[in-house]
Amino acid sequence: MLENESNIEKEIKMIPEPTLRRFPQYIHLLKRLRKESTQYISSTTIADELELDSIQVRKDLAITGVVGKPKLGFDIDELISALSNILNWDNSTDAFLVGAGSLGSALLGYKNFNQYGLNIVAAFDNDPNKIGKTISGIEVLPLEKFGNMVERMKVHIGIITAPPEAAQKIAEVMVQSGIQAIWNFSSIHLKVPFNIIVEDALLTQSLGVLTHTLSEKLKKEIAVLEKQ
Amino acid sequence: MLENESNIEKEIKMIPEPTLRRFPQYIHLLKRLRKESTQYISSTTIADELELDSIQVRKDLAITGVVGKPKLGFDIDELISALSNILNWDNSTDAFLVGAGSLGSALLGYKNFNQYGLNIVAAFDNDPNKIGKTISGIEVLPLEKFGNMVERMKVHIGIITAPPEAAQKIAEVMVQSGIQAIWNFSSIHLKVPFNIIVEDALLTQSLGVLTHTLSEKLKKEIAVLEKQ
DNA sequence: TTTTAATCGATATATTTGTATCGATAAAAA
DNA sequence: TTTTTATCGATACAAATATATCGATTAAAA
Ligand SMILES: NC(=O)c1ccc[n+]([C@@H]2O[C@H](COP(=O)([O-])OP(=O)(O)OC[C@H]3O[C@@H](n4cnc5c(N)ncnc54)[C@H](O)[C@@H]3O)[C@@H](O)[C@H]2O)c1
Ligand SMILES: NC(=O)c1ccc[n+]([C@@H]2O[C@H](COP(=O)([O-])OP(=O)(O)OC[C@H]3O[C@@H](n4cnc5c(N)ncnc54)[C@H](O)[C@@H]3O)[C@@H](O)[C@H]2O)c1
Repeated sequence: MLENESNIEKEIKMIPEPTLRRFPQYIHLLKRLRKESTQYISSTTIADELELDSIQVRKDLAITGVVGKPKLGFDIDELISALSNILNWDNSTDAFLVGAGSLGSALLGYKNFNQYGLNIVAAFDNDPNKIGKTISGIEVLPLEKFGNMVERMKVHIGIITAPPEAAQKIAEVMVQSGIQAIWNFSSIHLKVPFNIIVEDALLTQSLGVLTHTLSEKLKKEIAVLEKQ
Repeated sequence: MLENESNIEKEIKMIPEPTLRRFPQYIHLLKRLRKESTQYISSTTIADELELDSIQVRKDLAITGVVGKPKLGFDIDELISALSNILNWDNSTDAFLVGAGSLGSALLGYKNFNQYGLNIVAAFDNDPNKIGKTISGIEVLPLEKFGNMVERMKVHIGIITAPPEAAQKIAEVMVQSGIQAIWNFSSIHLKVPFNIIVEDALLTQSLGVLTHTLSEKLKKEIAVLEKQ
């Protein structure tokens, strides 16, 4: 009964987004370390490796329910499976991709997605030159077939790698077809019903931080030079 | 004198990172709206479009120094140029890319980067089959040439699209060569000197949020069904 | 066996980020 | 011209996130 109660608790208490976003980083690191046959790792070591605060690491890991041993740290395998389970990376979910251009092709060819809970099973495009071709073993189908295939194959994830102008319409087709979550690589903000999950892969956001920070750095360096 | 003082202020006061990360979104939206020849836009409209809070939008935009007009809102062109200036998107910075694989090729072929302050001028790889080939008009060079070329061309930005195992070594080559900022697409956390800027394009982080959120949603839906 | 020291994890505090309130302003309507 | 109203922007408040403190624990050293 108590067991049950705590399970419900776990489901209700949402994981803070910053924590959730650090989980993949932990998994990457832990998988790398496991190859070197380390068994235990301390929060301080993780913090060192990822340049985080060890207290923050401990707090993040507390969410997994994995308990650490004083003087040793955490069992790496336990952490990996707990984290993978939370992200649902311990089994892959099928996905359809729309927009078989250059970025789409890169995603279609990426072998590691199965480690990250994703399995791209079909690609769609509206360019007659692309339809019928095969990219990394995945056939490119006409967009018209999208709806039927989603229903037939019970696919939940849609990936948009089409140009921004087309993205909103594609999102609407996806929602209509029963897609529950959209991974959006276009730069526009998609408008979808509240119960549909949208996650943006914001490349230009990341680029913006880079270009801004760099320009501030260079400005400062010039200012220092001028003072001398 | 006062003018000068406020300029120093501006340089010293760092822009909050969440705000900075919203700037590209604003730019994307504003550029789209400008095409429709709208001149003014209110914070409430922006908030509506991007599903943000209008107060937050106003606070973000306040940082640009652009002042809005009551009852009308902000001048779109003014906002675009102020935001672009902060991100340094109003002139492009040259960049070198290392790892001319599928993701690298997608980046090399992406025409819009010049709108986002980036200009990829050369690509490097260590695969003899790739060296000498041309991708989207950019020649792939042997990694050995990296150092010299950076010095000669005074390039500040390095992009890593090589496998994770190679990424740290490549980062070290970049730092040695004088690269100041690294855009990292590999999943590992790069260790570089404190004064080098690293910005990670965390695709798997974004994917993790998606797969987790979807699995929670599906779990909840099943729980509801079972209760009936 | 006893001591030492690294680590965990609970609780408390600080910082950052987001949201609400409200008077001032100026465009548009009356 | 006067009134109305949408919006701005300053200030105050709330929530989320990060960091600090410290006793409890246990592996390893003495
Ligand atoms: N390539 C990059 O490096 C990069 C970087 C950042 C963002 N993006 C974004 O990712 C998306 C894809 O970029 P890309 O470089 O691969 O572009 P691309 O032009 O190479 O590919 C786009 C593909 O979408 C297809 N398409 C167009 N309209 C469609 C529609 N209505 N239905 C179905 N398919 C349609 C096109 O036929 C094409 O195959 C764009 O939104 C772009 O802004 C790309
Ligand atoms: N493709 C994707 O969709 C995707 C998604 C998420 C993350 N990533 C990451 O992006 C990176 C690139 O992925 P990809 O799919 O393009 O891989 P890829 O194998 O297609 O390309 C990697 C390229 O790097 C080159 N390379 C390898 N070692 C090198 C070295 N020491 N010096 C210079 N070049 C070297 C290879 O020759 C190859 O051309 C990887 O780190 C991957 O984990 C890719």
